[in-house]
Amino acid sequence: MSNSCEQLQLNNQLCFPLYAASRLTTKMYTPHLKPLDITYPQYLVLLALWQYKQMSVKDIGARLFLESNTLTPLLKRLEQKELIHRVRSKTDERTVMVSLSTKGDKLKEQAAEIPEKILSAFTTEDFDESELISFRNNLVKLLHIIQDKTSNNK
Amino acid sequence: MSNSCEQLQLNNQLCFPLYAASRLTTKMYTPHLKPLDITYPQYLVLLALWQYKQMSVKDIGARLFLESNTLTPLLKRLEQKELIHRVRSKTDERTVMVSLSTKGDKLKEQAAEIPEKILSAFTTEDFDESELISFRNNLVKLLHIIQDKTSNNK
DNA sequence: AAAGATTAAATCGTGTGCGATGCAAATATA
DNA sequence: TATATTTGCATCGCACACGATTTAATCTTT
Repeated sequence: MSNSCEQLQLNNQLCFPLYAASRLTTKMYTPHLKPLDITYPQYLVLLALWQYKQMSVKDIGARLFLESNTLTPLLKRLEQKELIHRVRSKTDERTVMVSLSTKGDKLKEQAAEIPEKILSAFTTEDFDESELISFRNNLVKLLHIIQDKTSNNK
Repeated sequence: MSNSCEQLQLNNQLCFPLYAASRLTTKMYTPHLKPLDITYPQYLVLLALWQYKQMSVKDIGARLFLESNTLTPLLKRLEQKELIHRVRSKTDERTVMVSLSTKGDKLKEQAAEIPEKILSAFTTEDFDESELISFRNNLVKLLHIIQDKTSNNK
């Protein structure tokens, strides 16, 4: 069915588009996030906190597939902006609990309109909402497969 | 059909998975690229050069959606590894032409087996090759849409 | 031909990502 | 209980990404 050349093409046309699409979508957020003075990864952390109120660094990492080497500096920046609190847990001194400050909680309202603005940019005459949903389902399925593969290496 | 809440979910479950999948797929390359002493972005540049032999920094940027602020340091590292040559063009002193060294050209053979290894990790019982092709087509279509949106901002 | 606009690289500063390592607290094991 | 292991976070170093600016070369316009 498929020769080696096609496989090479398929692979390169799969991983590279993921890399490119990720960077370009992140760039689409910038004009909306800049007024809030946050970056896209910082926005992802806040999205998680707006949902769960309080999370450990480990919890946040599990959700975003990141570890403390990336998160600790990022969280310190959010703390400097006075959007979050970082408090070491009393029951387990190893874990640091992250929670929203009043300012960070209020930012949720300002950020509320971002997702619909981004989504509207995706839905065009070439890509309606049902196609987008099916694509997302496959993307998430792929993500789970990769997740298993990479976690096996640990 | 779709209320605001669903839209928020769809959006967050589209952009974030792109971000996560991109990082995890890049991580999948690492064990294969480390023996060659190159990173994934460096590998992408070499893929382009293996195909076109000689490209300007601008050409490479157009292909990878990157600009000189990212490429110049990256290309200098590839030059330090003696994989490429960087020569300022005689006909247009503004452009820098990038070409493969003998060492860089030979690396192509060592890298030849990487794509099939990566691809085999994607094709599982949950995701056969035809599904993967259809997913890739949608991903590329999405990439073009984003590309138009982001280039309009310039 | 001279002045202005555009273009291609380079540079700078900031913010991620991430492998590797360090460290202290908690848990497991002997 | 003492020791070994694991866990959660922090730190370090390096390599991207990218907005903003600079510089020199080329092109445009007059």
